[in-house]
Amino acid sequence: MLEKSHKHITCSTCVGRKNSLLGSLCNEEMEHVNAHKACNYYKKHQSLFLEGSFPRGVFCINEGMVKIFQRGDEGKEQIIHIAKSGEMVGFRSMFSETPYRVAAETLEESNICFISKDDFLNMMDSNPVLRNGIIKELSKELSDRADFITNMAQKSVRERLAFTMIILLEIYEKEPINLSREDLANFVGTATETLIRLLKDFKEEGIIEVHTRKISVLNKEKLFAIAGK
Amino acid sequence: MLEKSHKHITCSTCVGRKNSLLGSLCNEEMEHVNAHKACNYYKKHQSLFLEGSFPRGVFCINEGMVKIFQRGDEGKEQIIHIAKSGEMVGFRSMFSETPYRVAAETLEESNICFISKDDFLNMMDSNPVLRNGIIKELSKELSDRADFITNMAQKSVRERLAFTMIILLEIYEKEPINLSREDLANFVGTATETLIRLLKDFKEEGIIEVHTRKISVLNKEKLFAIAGK
DNA sequence: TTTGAAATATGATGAAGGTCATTTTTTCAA
DNA sequence: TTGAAAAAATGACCTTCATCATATTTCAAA
Repeated sequence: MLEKSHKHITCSTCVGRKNSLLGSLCNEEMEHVNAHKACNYYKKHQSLFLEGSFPRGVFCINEGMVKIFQRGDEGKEQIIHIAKSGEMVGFRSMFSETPYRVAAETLEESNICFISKDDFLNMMDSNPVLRNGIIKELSKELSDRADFITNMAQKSVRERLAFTMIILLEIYEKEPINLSREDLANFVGTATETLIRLLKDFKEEGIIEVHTRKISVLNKEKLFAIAGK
Repeated sequence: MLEKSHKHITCSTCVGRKNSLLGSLCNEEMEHVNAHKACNYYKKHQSLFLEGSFPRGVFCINEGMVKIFQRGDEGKEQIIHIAKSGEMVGFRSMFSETPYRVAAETLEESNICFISKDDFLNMMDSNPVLRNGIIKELSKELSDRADFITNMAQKSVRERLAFTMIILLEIYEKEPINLSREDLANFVGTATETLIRLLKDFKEEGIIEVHTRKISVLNKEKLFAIAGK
C-alpha cells in the first residue's frame, strides 16, 4: 500500500528492511533511525539528487523504484542501476566526499526515507555488521560494473538487451517489466529506435509478450542463450 | 631499482607506500605487515590471480604495473584498470567472499608483496583510518566505472581512445605509454586494427609521437577536446 | 647475423546500428 | 469524450567499425 502523504513510515514494519543493508540494526539503532529520518512521498519522475550536488545523507527506498543514471555529453542518459524497495541509494559518493557523479530519479511513485549523513556515519562507526555489509555491497557492485563494462565493449545490442532483461526480470520479479522504451534503451546503451526494433524481434521469436509498454518474458532460457552464459 | 630476486622488500622504504591506502598504518602495524607479508618478483605477463579463483589476500605493488581484466565470451580481454606502484589489487572480491570475476597480470617486471586475508582484515578491524580509506577507494572506483560505462555506451572509439590516453598519461606520468596495441585496444574496447588506424590518425594530427610501441603525447589539450570535457 | 614468430600495419568488405523523417498509438488533462 | 502532446513504431539511409586477408616490421633466440 503506497502512502501518498508525507506520513511517517515505521522502520519496524518496512517491507524492504529485512533484505536490506539495515537488516542488521539492533532495536535501539532502528528506533534511533526511525526517530531521526525523514519520510517522503515521491511522484513518478521526481529527482532524488542531481549530478554535481553534494551528498547529505542516504535514501532508503520503502516502496517504489529509482533509476541511477549519468548524462553523457549530448544529454543522453545512461542508466547504471535500478534500485527498488529495500535498497539504499546515494551513499556511494557520500563516502568519497565528492559531488554526485550520477543522478537518481523515481521511475514510479515511491515512498523514500532519508537518513542524514551524520546519523548514518555514526551507525557505521558503531556497527561492524553494517559496516561490513556496506563494504561487501560496494565490492559486489564493483564486480557488477566490471561485467557491465565488458558487456558494453564486446556484446551486440541484441545480446545486451537479453542480458538487461534478465536483470530486469530479477528487479520486477513476478511483475511485467514496466519501463519506457527510452529508459530501456538507455539501460541497454543503444538508440530508442534500435531497441524498439529488437523488441519486435523478441516478440516475433516468442521470447516476450508486450502489452502497451509492459513486457512479460515468456522464455527465460532463450534470453540466457542470447545473452551468452 | 627493481629487485630481481625474491629478497624481502621493506615496507618502510617502499616508494609507493606514502600515497597508498597503507599510508595510514602506524609503525607497529607496518612492522607487523612487514614481518608477515611475502615478497615476490614477477616477470612480464605473469598472473597474480585468475577469474574464478578464490581471494586469499591482497597484492601490494611495490614496483611495476598490473592489468586488471575480464575475458569476454569469445576470449577477448576487456581491461578494467591498470594498477601501478603503491596500489593494492585483489581485495575487492575478498570482501564479497566470492570468486574473482576479474584476473590480474603484470604488464612489466614487477615486485609485488602479498598480505594474507586474515592479516589484512584484522588491520581493517582495528584501524578506522585504513577502513575509511578502503571504503572511500571503493566508492571512488564505483564512480569511475560509471563513467567508464557511459563512455562505452555513448562515445565513439576515437573519443574513447582519447579518454583512455588521458588516463594512461596519469598512470605513466612522465614516461611514454608502453602498452601493446592489443592491450590498448582491449582497454579502449575496440578491435586492434581499428586502434592502430586511430593511432595513425592521432600521429598525423600531431597529437602523439610513436617510437615502435612507445607512445608520447605531444598535445594533451587536443586529447581533452576529443575526449569531450 | 639469421631466422622464425609475434606484433604491427594496411587494405577491402560488409554488417550492425545510429540518425533523421514520418506515421501511428497511447496517455492525460480539459 | 476529445484533442493535444508524448511515446512508440516504422522506413530509408549512411557512418562507424569489426572482420578477414595479407603485408611488413620488430624482437629474441639460435
